[in-house]
Amino acid sequence: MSASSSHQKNTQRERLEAREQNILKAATEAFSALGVDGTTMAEIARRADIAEGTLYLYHKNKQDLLAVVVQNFWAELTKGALIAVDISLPVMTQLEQLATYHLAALIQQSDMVGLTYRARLRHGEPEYQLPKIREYVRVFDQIMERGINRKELSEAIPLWQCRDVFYGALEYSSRTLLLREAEFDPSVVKQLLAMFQPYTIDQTPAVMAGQKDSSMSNRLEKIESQLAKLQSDRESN
Amino acid sequence: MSASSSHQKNTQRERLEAREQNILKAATEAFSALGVDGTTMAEIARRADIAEGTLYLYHKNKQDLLAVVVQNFWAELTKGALIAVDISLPVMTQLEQLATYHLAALIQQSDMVGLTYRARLRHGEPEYQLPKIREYVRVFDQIMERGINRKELSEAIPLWQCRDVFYGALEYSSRTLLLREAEFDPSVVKQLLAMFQPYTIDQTPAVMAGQKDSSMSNRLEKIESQLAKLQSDRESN
DNA sequence: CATTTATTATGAGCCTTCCTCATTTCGCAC
DNA sequence: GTGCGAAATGAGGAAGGCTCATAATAAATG
Repeated sequence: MSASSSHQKNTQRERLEAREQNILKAATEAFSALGVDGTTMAEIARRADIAEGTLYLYHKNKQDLLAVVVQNFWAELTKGALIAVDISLPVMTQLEQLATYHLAALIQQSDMVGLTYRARLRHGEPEYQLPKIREYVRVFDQIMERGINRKELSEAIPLWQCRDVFYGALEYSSRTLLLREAEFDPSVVKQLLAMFQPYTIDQTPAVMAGQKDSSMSNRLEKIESQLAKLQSDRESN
Repeated sequence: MSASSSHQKNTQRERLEAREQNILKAATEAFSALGVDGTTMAEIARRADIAEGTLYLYHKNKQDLLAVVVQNFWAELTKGALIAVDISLPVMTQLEQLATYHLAALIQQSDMVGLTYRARLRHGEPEYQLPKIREYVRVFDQIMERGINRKELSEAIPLWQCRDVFYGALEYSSRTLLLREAEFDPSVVKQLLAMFQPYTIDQTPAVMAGQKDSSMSNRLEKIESQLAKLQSDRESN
């Protein structure tokens, strides 16, 4: 063993990085356990084993530190979601996986939902979306896009409205479950997905789908795609 | 005119009531405009034209005052919702009225959503639902119950899950619309209601209903609302 | 009307918390 | 060891929430 490697932290850069992580961990735990108002900068400093003033070398102020904590949470969630979703399966199954993962996460780390609302409040901007949340939401969008490309979903599907239904319903459901001190409930996911059913395109061969009036279905599909094109053209202007 | 009636405020009770209302108004406006953290008790006192200490004769502390402001908001919203919904119409129409009213209110008074999240955070209880919000939510429940009684909705409908989808989707949609600096969008309501279609019991005679395919019906409805939106947008430009 | 009693209002000041900054400590090259 | 730049510290300023001794006002009483 060389003398240099016997040091616990080799370079200064590494020590700073470690300290940054320490602060993040301390702040996350404190905010989660005590809430934003219940957490003092002194308490975070104590947990991170540094002086109060040192905090301000790493983060401009309390609000900024909170934002970093929340952003980190959503970044981690994005990683987990990408693992939870298997893109080789049908998109409705992917949606089910994402919904299950999302709902479970919201229940397990319910404090983070409240912290997220707090982190959004920047005194300057009137409304602001945290970048890491945008990234997380894109997981949903990508699934939907895949669905359209694979012809598993109608092109006419109103993407952003579905997104709001999806995430809005799951957040409210998680609160309801917590309020009742209930566990994760798979029926919530099932029911939500059932509501997206009208937008799916049946994958069964035409022979099996005989009962349907295929000519009407075809005409509808044509109209839907034309409409979708019109709308996307408008939005790009 | 008797001497007593010439006094602006007759009894002490009335004066106190008026002052209470003054405080409520001042606090509501201050919280809305400046946010919870941006509002000082001194500012509220100034707006209500009383001394800072007087505030504490009416409300235990800042958090308590915020809760009163928020509760008052939801109580007023409940009044408006009961007026907006016409119980003589089909329940799906009632739901449309409620959704329209709710979405418009969230957009118009978006500050209140944030304040509501803040008011929920009581240091004692881990999670807490404000009573006036429960009352407001009951408006939805009552419509659904009516629907079941009138056989317009399936008895198998999962009430609380529908509630979460309904309010969750509308809240998220309102945020999306605000983020894009867009106006109220009726297609949001249309689309949301379309997702409840599977739970409805068709009221048309069986003879007429024979041909219909509910998924096609949904898609048609969808197209109609999108077309309507496109047209109205074109007209306004 | 005068006096007493009860109720309501006030704001100076205490305490806590966020944040700054003058000072000290540390890591490292020479 | 010495010197220098980077990093860390914690005392103190500033601001806001809240209390409480005091004052003003209204009600009750004789």
